[in-house]
Amino acid sequence: MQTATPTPATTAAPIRFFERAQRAVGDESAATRALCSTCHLKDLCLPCGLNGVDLERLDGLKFARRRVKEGQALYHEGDRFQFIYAVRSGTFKSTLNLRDGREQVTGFQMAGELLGLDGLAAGKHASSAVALEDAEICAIPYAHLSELAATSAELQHVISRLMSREIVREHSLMMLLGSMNAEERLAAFLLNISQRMKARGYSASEFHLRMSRAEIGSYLGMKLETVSRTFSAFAQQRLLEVDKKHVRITDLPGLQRAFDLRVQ
Amino acid sequence: MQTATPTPATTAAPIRFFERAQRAVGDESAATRALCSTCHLKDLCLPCGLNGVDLERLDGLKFARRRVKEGQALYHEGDRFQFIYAVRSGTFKSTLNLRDGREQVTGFQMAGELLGLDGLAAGKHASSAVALEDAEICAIPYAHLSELAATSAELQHVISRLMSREIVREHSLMMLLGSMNAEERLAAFLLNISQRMKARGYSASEFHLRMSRAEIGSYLGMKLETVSRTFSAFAQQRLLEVDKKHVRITDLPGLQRAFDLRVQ
DNA sequence: CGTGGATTTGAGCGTAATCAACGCAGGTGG
DNA sequence: CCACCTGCGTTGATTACGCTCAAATCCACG
Repeated sequence: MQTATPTPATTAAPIRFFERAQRAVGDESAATRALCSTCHLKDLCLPCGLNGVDLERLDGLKFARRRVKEGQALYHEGDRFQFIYAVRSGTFKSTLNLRDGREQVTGFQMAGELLGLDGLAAGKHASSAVALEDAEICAIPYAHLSELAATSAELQHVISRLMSREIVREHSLMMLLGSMNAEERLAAFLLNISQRMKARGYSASEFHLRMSRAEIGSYLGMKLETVSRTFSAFAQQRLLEVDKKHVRITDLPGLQRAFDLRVQ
Repeated sequence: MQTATPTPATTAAPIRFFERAQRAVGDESAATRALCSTCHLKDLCLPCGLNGVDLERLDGLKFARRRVKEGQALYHEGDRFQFIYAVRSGTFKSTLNLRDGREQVTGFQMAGELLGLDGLAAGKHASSAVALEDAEICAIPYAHLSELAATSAELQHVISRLMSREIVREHSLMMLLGSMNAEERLAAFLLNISQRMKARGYSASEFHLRMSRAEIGSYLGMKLETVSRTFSAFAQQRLLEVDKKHVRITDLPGLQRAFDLRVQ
């Protein structure tokens, strides 16, 4: 399990050096010149809420697209903060390193979601981001983005809103970790994934989890065995069918009942 | 205990109506015309990192100071987002309401810290803020602040950094809730309070907690009895002396050892 | 085909939750 | 002034949920 071993196996993959080099010089050299206004994710991602002049202005943003292989890190805890990353495809996990070598997962990011906002605070990334499957991202130079934001109050507002959304998201996670039991946590997690899949045009009731039981457990504050057991319990209650990473929710209202015993 | 009863006893205090009225009209009418550049909190608060022209520009910001009595809410979950609040004196708690009437504490705010940033995401506050003692705040109209930010990249950057700091703060709290036991949690909490007291010119080793055992427990994801027991355990280990809300840390390194068993 | 990683399941245990009782301080009213 | 009440904190006894340790299975991959 990658979380126990101190080797950089999954967090850096075989081609770590190449990846680092790519990060350093590849930013301007991408063949694809990407435009936000024509991106199929524009309603989920950075441009969300913008239109007309402001959206066009966003096209002035120069950024590179980059592929990230499964297991590769987009950035590591402590790396200098330079880019905001937008996920184009694939799934990422954000993690903090614990002193004892274990990792704490602080979030999962899907297409259209932003990564790296935690780096603003201190100019260094406070967490690491690792691809859970082959992925593609846009690397947006923060300096450039904030220049652009200075010319558009709307864009500025959008960025602030996205950061605020992150704060709110973490609030609910705190609620989850602070006051829910294992079943409620996993139900909340699955319902959240379900919603996000739906928002991306995928089925809300049937999907592949990209993360391992251990990663789900770390995120939800429980051990992998408990995650597995809770999946089995849900299956036995006929709330869902589960086969490893494949999940089919068969009783959405039931799952919601399991969840909102507590939550507003 | 206020968290169990559905009555608005502590969260709204006897003069709730007055407070609401005050909030609606009192914003412009404050006698004190406050300036950030001369505020004794300028190194902790919004102006942190600004100087020269940018700091002067911040003085263009029109905002009201307001007193908030113990138990009064600055805003409630669901209230329209209009202001960012800066704590001038006193302590606040931020809370989410759970469906069953209980509350989840998501943070404690002291002098120089900002409140209300979670409201940007949806234009409505996602949490409530309640004074734990008589307090004074600056209510900064967000619309006005963002206007001003449009004229200064530096100010813009400061605001983003403050939001990012909030995200990072919540990351560590997630780590705490996700992977620490009762002793580690309380130790982390006390060390954090200690640091923040120190940064405000108070003693780092001796202070009054403004929050109840139940509120600490809610924040740390444990029951009030466990908080109490853990305090007693620390006292027995001669790490600190405790008498109700008064705490004196007698072995700071020892407390840190109790804490950083896990954390980086 | 063998190996290693991921998942599931079981058994026993430990930590923190629950339930309960008590002490103390502050406020209220007779 | 004292009896009473209420809120908060502490402590004890018991319980339960999730953790730990362990073993078996499944699957991908070399």
